[in-house]
Amino acid sequence: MSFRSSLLRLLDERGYIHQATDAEALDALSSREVVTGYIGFDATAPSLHVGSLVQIMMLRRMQQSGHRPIVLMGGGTTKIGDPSGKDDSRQLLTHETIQANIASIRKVFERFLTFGDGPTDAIMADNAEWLDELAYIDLLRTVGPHFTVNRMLTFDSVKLRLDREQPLTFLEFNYMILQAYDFRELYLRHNCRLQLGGSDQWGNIVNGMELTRRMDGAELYGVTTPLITTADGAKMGKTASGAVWLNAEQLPAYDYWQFWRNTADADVAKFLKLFTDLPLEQIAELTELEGQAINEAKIVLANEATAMLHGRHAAEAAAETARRTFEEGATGGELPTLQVTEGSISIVQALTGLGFAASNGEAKRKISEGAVRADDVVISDPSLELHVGNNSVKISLGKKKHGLLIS
RNA sequence: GGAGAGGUGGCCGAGUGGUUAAAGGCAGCAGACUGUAAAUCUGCCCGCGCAAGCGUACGCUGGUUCGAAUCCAGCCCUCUCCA
Repeated sequence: MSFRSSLLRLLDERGYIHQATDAEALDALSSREVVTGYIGFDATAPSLHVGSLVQIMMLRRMQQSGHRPIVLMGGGTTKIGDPSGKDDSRQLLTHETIQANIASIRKVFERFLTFGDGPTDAIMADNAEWLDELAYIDLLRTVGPHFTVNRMLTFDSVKLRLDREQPLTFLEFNYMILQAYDFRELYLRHNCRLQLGGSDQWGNIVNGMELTRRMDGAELYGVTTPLITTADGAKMGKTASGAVWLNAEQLPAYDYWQFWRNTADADVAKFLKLFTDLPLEQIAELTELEGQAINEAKIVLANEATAMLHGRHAAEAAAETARRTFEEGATGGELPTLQVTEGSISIVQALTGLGFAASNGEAKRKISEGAVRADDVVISDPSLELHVGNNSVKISLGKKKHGLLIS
């Protein structure tokens, strides 16, 4: 399908579109006027992780093609908990925690979007603004008649729980209704006509469209992204050290850079299109590289993705550290460090102190497996004491984890 | 309210008195091979300890027993069917 609007063309050629409702009408609308579109984000943690990055990038693409993105923070819905994918009901968070999370998450969005009052400036909304003050009876009367339980029961998020004979509370059952309500509310408040989201949000998006059509007779649109999996089928977003958080406080820029550097060959082209602003021609050139040469493309990917989130300076520092660490076997400034005060430290303490091992036992096991090196010399004695003087000592676990002991 | 089934390590799931720190799978970590890739093979995978060993752990609290994840009692929670 070829689109006339720059918005849909951009989304299409870069691989963001999985499904769309009435793409033709949306195409026409967005070539004629500035479209406001939104994506909802959960506020369960102080940071989003790479799993949300496709969504964030879509909002960026909207802005790039002259439209207005809304970041909808789920300050209200997070109080309920999204039942999809989760086996168990989530622990309920307090209002204060949720608001603190939102403030923290906002910092990341400011790297990707321009906020302000202009026609295509992004805005951040919080559904607590309207959900918090809803009166229950009113809600039931206005929204309730437009949902049938029959249909709600067919939703994957609900069905999965029921099929596995796991509990789904009534609280959680309401999540989809409130999510639908959000779309309508944003339409009324901001003339928001488009909702984007992951493919698992399709049902919720359609619910919101239908609710608004029934109640207000307005035509809204939805577009979902494909579920971004790595080439081996796993959900993206895990590294050695856990989730790939976007906030620098949860994951340093160097680790973020490493995450992209370790992309599988088969994913490089896809990721360059989705997660960088590089022109498609340049991406095509990069991904023509084969064999070992494709590592060049991975470095570009890591540089661009890191620069977008943490700034060009941080990306260059990470790249330089990586180059010196991996290509020269030397050390670079961005490696994790551990301050040694006593002049010496046991190898086991060094490993746990750097976060490379979760316990002394694990550290010893890794030593006996021959995975641990100090200044590139394999350590076999778990009781070794390392003396740290004026020169720092490089500690390595495996090929990828490197850290410095400094005095 | 009644009847039945069930709650095991990050997840799934075996185990119905000692040989069980608990099979198997997934996820994860490491080694070999490579290109900081994938695939494959191998090892590891509760904590402390050099070790012998110790401490924790099978929903919670008690009990029976030399000995319990396993038996008994009470409680909490979940599912299914019935009302």
